[in-house]
Amino acid sequence: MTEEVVELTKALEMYVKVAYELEEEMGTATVSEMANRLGVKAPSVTAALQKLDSMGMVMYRRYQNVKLTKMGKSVAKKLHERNKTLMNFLLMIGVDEDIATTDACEIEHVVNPVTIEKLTQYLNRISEK
Amino acid sequence: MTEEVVELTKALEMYVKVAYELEEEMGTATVSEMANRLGVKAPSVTAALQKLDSMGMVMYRRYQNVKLTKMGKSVAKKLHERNKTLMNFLLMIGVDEDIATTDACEIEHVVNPVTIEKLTQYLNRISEK
DNA sequence: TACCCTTATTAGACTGAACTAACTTTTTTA
DNA sequence: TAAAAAAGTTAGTTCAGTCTAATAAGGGTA
Repeated sequence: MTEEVVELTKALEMYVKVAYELEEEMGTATVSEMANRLGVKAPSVTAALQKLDSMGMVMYRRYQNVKLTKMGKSVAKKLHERNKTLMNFLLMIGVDEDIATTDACEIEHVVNPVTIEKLTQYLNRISEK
Repeated sequence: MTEEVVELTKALEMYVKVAYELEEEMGTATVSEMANRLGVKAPSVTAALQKLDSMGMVMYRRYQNVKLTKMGKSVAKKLHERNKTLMNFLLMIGVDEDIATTDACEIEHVVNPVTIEKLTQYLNRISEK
């Protein structure tokens, strides 16, 4: 019973993240809205969803809306956690909102979880004082 | 007289960086040693060098060693600056050396220069106290 | 100096991620 | 409810970056 460890590329992580945001905001994620937010064309979304479905990250049937699986949700939540922590930090050191946003969105895909943990602890420490 | 602004991919930035390190350490960069350090095979290095030569980042002639151009050196130095700043910060918040190393090496390619500037200022501020 | 070994390059194939153009399905609306 | 519009998919191309296998160049040594 070994747990599947599925490694997503940065691009696929973005699709999962946006699908999650749309589910939260609108109840469901459509292909065109995902394309919109990601700045790609619809066929790229279709291809990504097919891949993510085969990986068990989303439930996807053609011409139908997308639903994240438990696994997909946990990936999205992890990304949001990281993003939040990074944003807190970047804004705290005086980075402008828009630069902080793009940087956090890049860094969240490459940073080690341990680093996020340490960063969280650090932020707690200095805010206590 | 518009200045050429050449955008390098993360992968190409890594080749420039390693070429620079080898020039510093050994006087010159060889294909095999670059391949070694980057964890890729020699043909990938050759391909990258051809591209970098055409972009004016290195002087490269087949079967001969590589020399960074002024532009290439400035890219490499910029990366090293960023790396140093990121390492300082990551170690300061208690991230292990090896994780800090890999994270800094990822982040240096995606982070906005302004963020690095702010981070530097922040580190100076807190070390003053 | 000719041969061998090491180093480097070329050729060709693959993968991931994007695109456009053409087609299909679904939804809207007249 | 049938036609038009919108949304989504498929097919095929491109590009970056990698690989392996085969070939070429250069340097050391018998």
